[in-house]
Amino acid sequence: MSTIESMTITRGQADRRQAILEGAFTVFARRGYAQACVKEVAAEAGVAKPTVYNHLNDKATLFRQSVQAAAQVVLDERLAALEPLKEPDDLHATLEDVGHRLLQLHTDDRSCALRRLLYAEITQFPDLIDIVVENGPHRLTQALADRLARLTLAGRLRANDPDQAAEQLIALLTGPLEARSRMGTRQIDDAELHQLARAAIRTFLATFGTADG
Amino acid sequence: MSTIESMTITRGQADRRQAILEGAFTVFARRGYAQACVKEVAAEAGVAKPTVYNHLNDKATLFRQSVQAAAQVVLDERLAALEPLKEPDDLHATLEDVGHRLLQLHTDDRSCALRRLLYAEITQFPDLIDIVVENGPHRLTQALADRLARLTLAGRLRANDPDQAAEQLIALLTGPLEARSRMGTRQIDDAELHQLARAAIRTFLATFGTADG
DNA sequence: CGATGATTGAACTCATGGGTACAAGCTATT
DNA sequence: AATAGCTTGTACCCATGAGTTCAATCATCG
Repeated sequence: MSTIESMTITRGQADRRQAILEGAFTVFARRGYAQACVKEVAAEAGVAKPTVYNHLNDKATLFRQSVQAAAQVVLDERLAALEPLKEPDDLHATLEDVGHRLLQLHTDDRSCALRRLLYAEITQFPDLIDIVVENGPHRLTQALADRLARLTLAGRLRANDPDQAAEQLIALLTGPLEARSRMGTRQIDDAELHQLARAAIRTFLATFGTADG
Repeated sequence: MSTIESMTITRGQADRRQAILEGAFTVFARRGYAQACVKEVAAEAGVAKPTVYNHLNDKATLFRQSVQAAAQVVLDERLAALEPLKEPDDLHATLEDVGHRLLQLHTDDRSCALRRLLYAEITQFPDLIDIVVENGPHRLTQALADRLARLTLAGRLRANDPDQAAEQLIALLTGPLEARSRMGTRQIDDAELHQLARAAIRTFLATFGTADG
């Protein structure tokens, strides 16, 4: 079938492009933008240097595309982590679980590398702000605010300003990480993440909780 | 007097070194480490390129020293901002004022540039962690925890774990900034900083406050 | 005034790395 | 089998910038 074969062709090309973008992100994460060389990206992706330039115009687009792809993955993971808040049985326990999951995602290698890269190159690539930041933290806060609003309507929370509540919950969760992880260079073990999540939820519920969990 | 004159000599040399370090930080903040060139640093400091190499061995030490100097300034400013907590009259109002001051310092140009530079180059300069992070955020949290502990002993707060309380207070204050300032690229007006400080202190006191302010 | 030492500008060396050219090989459609 | 399009390795061009050298200049001190 020509359709299947053409599928395999385009699949093969798409796979190659995908491999290049993933290799590029790996190398950029390891070295930073300026120190990363395209030769190393090609090696990481298992292709030749001219092939890289065949798929992406230049180093800058290579960077933009790879960062954008990584950001998409990271955002999807976080949005998925909010799912349990749709039908929480034990609200306190569910909040702790979701918080813990968010902390795990926040501290994983890809996420830390992405954050470092954005901070590093945001002045050189200001267009990444719109592409990544607006579609990243902002949409996560929005999605969380939606959940908190529903829970408030159901009488299980007192978050009259759900946007602010979501903002503060995320701050309570991830804020302490920056110092503790020494800017993402130290791994934090799971027990410590649990502690942080419990402490964050305790403070959050002291302000926004109701009598019945 | 030879002492005075030798003072002026060393003063002159020290001033030149100081000018070079400040110019270096300005240029590094503007371009990032790799994109910054020593020629531009020399121009910013108003000296010739060989003079830079006469005071600092190479570009790496130039970077380390300039970042370290900037971090010292930033830390001192923040520690000074905690002073009002020593003898608070109206505790709620004092906390809001201190919080607001911390937010102002957190969003000023030098502070944002320093944060970006650290995130950017921390993998290339891992020794900066010990020099800067330990003496920066960590010592601020410690100093704040000291204040909260005193206030708890005086019966004006209920921060039985002052380290955690300090950590969460700083998180409530500065966490929302990252998203709102779009990683330090957007200026936030003072009214918005006031709002953020008020919201943070409200949540903080809901957990750690007592009946009598 | 003369000497010592820092400063200056300009030219230079050298390594790095982005990006391209080209010839040879591989793959898939006809 | 044959043609067309990617891919590959290698070699190359060229811009950038770190770090140095050197002769000339300036400031400071005895």
